[in-house]
Amino acid sequence: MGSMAKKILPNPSLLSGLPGHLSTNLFASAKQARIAADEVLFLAGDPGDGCYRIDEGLLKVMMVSRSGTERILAFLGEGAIVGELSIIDGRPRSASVVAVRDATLSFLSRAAFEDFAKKHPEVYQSLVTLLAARLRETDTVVAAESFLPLRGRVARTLLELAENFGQDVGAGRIVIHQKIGQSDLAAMAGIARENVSRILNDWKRRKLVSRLSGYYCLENKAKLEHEVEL
Amino acid sequence: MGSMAKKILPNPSLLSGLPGHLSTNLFASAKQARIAADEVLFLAGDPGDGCYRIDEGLLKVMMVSRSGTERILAFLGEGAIVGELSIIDGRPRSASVVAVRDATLSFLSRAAFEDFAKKHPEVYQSLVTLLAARLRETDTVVAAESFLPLRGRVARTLLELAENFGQDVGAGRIVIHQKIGQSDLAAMAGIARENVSRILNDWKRRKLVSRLSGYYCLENKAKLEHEVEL
DNA sequence: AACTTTCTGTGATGGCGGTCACTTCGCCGC
DNA sequence: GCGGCGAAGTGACCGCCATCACAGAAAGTT
Repeated sequence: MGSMAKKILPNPSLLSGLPGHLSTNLFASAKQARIAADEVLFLAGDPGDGCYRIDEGLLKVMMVSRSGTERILAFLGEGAIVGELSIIDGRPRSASVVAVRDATLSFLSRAAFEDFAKKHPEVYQSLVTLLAARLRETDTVVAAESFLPLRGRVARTLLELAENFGQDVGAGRIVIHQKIGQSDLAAMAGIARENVSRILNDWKRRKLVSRLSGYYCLENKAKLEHEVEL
Repeated sequence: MGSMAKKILPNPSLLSGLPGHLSTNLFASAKQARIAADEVLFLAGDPGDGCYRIDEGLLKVMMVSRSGTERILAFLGEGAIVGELSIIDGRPRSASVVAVRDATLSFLSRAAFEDFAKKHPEVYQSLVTLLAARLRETDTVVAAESFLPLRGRVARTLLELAENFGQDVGAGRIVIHQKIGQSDLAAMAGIARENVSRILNDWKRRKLVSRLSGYYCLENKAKLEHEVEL
């Protein structure tokens, strides 16, 4: 059992972890793997033979167009599971995963999973919950994509990051405790980086967000949420 | 067991049905419900207390912006399950569902599902498969959204419809056997109806698609697929 | 501290695609 | 067959946002 489990696992629904005991049992026999920042864990289209649990570090899930532009689907931190789809249906990776910071992972092969699942059918229930959460999230992304103007999408992106990596520092201020640049935000929102810059500056002036030693900070969550509504 | 089961259940992965025996057992005790064309089954945000299997008819799953524009996420026909998310996590409906044609449904309450699932944990496995398929599909939609120009998105939409409702009529021609209008296509692709019109006409000239007594027909699947690649 | 590299800010420009305003077509009911 | 009505075509316009092109700021690097 991990000796230094973080006290605050922020929003497990989006980090998409499994309930503690299950996770530890499932991954008991898993092989450890390390991956350095900027290295590729796998690419969309690769054959998928297993999934990973992130023990430490930060990964990003993304799709890359043939013209090279990248779209970030999610950042996943400690406790999250990545690559589940391939252990379920055995089909190729649906997205690419790259390490943002050095990370250590536990690899679980499809076979090992199926073994375990035979003995402990409860895992399926957890998996179902995990997938349901991801599906809901993805659906709202599609909705945002079709309905929201630029500022709305950026606001949504910030709020999502806050859910996952936010840490409240009093007076409703939330710091996003990951090194996220504007190009990351742009790739998450699916818009051009330059516009992220303009929008963010506007919001800085209006005291909706700020920057604290390299980290973005939501000064006024309510007003940001308001930007999402139309 | 349904006495008139269709011989060809087109692509179960997207219609997202359950394996036959399971489905029939699960829904054995389900209440039948009817819904007329254009009636609403439920709206996004409604509390969700169960799911439905479509026994007959056609529904569309969609999201509506406050400005009224609608985005169609999927058409679901016979055999498909709709509303699964709410039986899993009990949260409100993530999208709205409306009948396109008169339909008959089997309603399965959350409680009934959980009962059944306790005795037959295998359902979870099926559910997992179903959700995985939906997730993959949604992911490709996000990708299409971010990377493809208009024509690409329309092509994708047509191909998806062909997967679900297509019926091959020789020489690689595929007829989409549902009354789908261009505004439906537009709402599926997330673009303006006028552009669907322009694009479709262009393709008619170039013999990629045609219209057969009100139904769209893919004359040349390969070329359409080519339109999707950049 | 100088240098380099990578991020961030901002204006100018252009194009894709949405919106508006019609026309034309096809289909149903009488 | 003839009005009527919704769906489909088409042109003109126009705005949002991507792109290009730099200038400035930070953040590493030796």
